[in-house]
Amino acid sequence: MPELPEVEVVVKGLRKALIGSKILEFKIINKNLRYSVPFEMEQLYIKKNIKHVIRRGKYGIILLDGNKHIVFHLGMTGKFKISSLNNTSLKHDHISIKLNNGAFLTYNDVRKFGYFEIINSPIDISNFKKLGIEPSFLEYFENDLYKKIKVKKKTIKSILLDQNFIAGIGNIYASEILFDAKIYPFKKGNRISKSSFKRILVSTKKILNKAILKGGVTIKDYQNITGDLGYFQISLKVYGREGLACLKCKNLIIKSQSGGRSTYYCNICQKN
DNA sequence: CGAAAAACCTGGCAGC
DNA sequence: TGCTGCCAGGTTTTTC
Repeated sequence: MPELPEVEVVVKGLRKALIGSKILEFKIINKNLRYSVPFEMEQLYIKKNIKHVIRRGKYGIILLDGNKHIVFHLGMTGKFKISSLNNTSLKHDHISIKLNNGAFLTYNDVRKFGYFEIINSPIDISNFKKLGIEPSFLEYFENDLYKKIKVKKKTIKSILLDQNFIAGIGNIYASEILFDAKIYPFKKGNRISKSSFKRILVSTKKILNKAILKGGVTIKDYQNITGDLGYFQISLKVYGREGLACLKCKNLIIKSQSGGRSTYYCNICQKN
């Protein structure tokens, strides 16, 4: 589900709701997420103050007093809810955190691809999970990244999905970025020209920033922190528009399937 | 070795 | 109404 913009929106929501409050109870309702939720979490975070919430790639980190912090990944369907009631009986609620301001923070995840883990200070954020460059810093790494891409035989689409290359791009925005940059998604990395590559980096920043400003994309499962479903729906230009007219040239948008993943593109506009 | 496909899990929806 | 098969925004593991 959530790519960088959606995680950023969630993290901003968590900052508003959590910073300055204290954890009174950390309850694991169901530990069976992608990885087993560490049982120590139930004791570890009691009476800790929440100092900050940060994002790296598609990961969120809740920073607490002391040197033990919370890492989360939303997988495909993970979401947080803030409520004044301890309504943890809802289906697919897996973790419930009681705060000293009377609120409950609940983690809900239908498909259970998300997970939680403990991280110790000091946190090396630039090497966190060996993730690639944050999109907001791309311009400083253009030459580095171009050197790397020049030896890759993978398609540019799958390179963009590689979290250790650039962090945070997922399947929706990969299609959107390549449409914006006018790049054929199945072009191999080693055949991308320098000027094409520059356009990809510019489009990456542009598309992701725009998505953050609009509050992220909502197709089915994504919810922001307040639980409002998709009240800011960003407009997608190619993703999900199979058979519809390209917004630039009226040619029909193509959907291509491989490895259980869809790629949408215009074969007139995306020839570079 | 790198690249492609399968696996993890659940729900929604189209088609019969 | 009910069953089957396919699809879904992520990432790791397995296979080629």
